[in-house]
Amino acid sequence: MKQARATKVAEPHQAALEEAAFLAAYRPGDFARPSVTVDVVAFTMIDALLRVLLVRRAQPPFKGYWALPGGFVRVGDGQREQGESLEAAVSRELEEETGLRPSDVYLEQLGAFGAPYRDPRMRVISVAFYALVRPDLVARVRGGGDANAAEWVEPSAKLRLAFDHATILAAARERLRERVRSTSIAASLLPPAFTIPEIRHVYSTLIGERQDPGNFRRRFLGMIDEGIVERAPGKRITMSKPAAVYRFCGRRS
Amino acid sequence: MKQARATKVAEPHQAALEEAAFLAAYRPGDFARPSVTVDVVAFTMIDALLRVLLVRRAQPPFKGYWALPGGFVRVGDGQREQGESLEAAVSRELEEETGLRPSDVYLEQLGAFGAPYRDPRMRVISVAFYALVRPDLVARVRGGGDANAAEWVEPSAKLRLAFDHATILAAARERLRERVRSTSIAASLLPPAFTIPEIRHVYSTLIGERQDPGNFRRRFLGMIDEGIVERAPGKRITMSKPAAVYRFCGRRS
DNA sequence: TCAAAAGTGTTTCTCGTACACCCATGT
DNA sequence: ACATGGGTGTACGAGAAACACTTTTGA
Repeated sequence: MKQARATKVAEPHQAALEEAAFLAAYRPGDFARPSVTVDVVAFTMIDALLRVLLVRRAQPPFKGYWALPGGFVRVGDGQREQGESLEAAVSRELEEETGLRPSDVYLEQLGAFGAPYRDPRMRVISVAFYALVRPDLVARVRGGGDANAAEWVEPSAKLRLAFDHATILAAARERLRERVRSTSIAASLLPPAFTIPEIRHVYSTLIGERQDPGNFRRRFLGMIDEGIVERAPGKRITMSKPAAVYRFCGRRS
Repeated sequence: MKQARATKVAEPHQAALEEAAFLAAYRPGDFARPSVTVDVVAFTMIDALLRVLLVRRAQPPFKGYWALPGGFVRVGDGQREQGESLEAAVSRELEEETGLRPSDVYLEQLGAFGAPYRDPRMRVISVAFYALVRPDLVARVRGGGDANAAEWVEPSAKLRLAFDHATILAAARERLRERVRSTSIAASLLPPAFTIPEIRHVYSTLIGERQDPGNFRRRFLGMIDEGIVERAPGKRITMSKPAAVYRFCGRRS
């Protein structure tokens, strides 16, 4: 330890040279490696209901079951090329399934799920993300036309999910509940312009309990003072009684 | 899709047989796989200061730098043997470094850190955990005697950490702050018996701001009503004025 | 004219915060 | 006796919750 420190102080170059030499001579050992995938739990609101993006498995492990979209992380083959980041991998998968640009969705890592035997074929460690998709952008998802296409499904305990995807979905649902309470994440589940009743409905859906119209309104209006949200130009939408329209600051489209 | 459903309903056996046949015939493809490691950010309190368990690297990648304890996840070599879980891997690493039994520490997953080039040798995806170690159990950590031994170090921005371990440490620190506010996680950083000033000090250290003695006391006493904590048998400890001793319910040792 | 949902106001209660003060001990 | 820090009391303000009430539409 003393020696290491002395080396660094007295001859900084030598340490760097030693590192470079080590790397040049490095040959990877023969440790068994797991497959690593990314899975995405993508949520959106359709018809005032929370939906998850799922795929029907057409191939044998859990054939016919629903599964989360996902795929292998592309890793390079050595020091020179190490491949894509986890975020890049999940963005790529999401774009393949939905056509959505990464900049259009809120994306956050849930964690790693790596229990042995979660995939009967081989050891697979999956890094799960959850995504929030604005309902005005879901159009690009291909309909149930061809097989293997993703669909927006209502999450339900009765869904038969492949692998440990039920666990991952539950974790995503729980994380969502936490985040809704502490951040203004609900923005990612709303169209650019929305009314107070609409955002209230998103909150109550995510949290799972009724929100008092009056109290919710007061809290929401507080967000205007904080500059998080602003009144959208005079227009209104009708339902029973016309409601004022708002939007999150910075959004125009 | 229709066919899959029909198969399941009409001939449940056949689906199972098909799955089994697929598995028996399955041969893993030739996707490049990353190395997967677990790293642990272990915290404890020593001399009223927060400490992290770190190891001095003796070998070239970042030789002489501090690093988080960690190691490869042992994965099996196929369907039959898929190796250990992530939790088992990190528990094993922690026990190797500290001698602590998994049941003695609080352990929670932080997330996966998998940016390319975070390890110059090869693509490594690391699943990080953080651990809380009760200060009355830290004795088992080997002293700074032999090289390669872990040490309890005060976390500081000046520490030179290997790889992206500074990022992981920061994430752990942040997560800890969140959890302290919302759960009674501080229990895992306290000896079996403690005084109110002691637990108050843990809170203020973790949160990073002074806690009002009177207000903290009131909140703490609320935890007694909730059955989280209880008065320890009459004994007291002296410092300036003797303080009452408490313990978390269910702990005896 | 009635039901339904937007929007407003009011009251109450709880909690966090700030801060003044008393009490027991070591030096 | 006095400084230190444990332990107690109190007063204020912000925010949550409950709920009654007015307004504006469609049917």
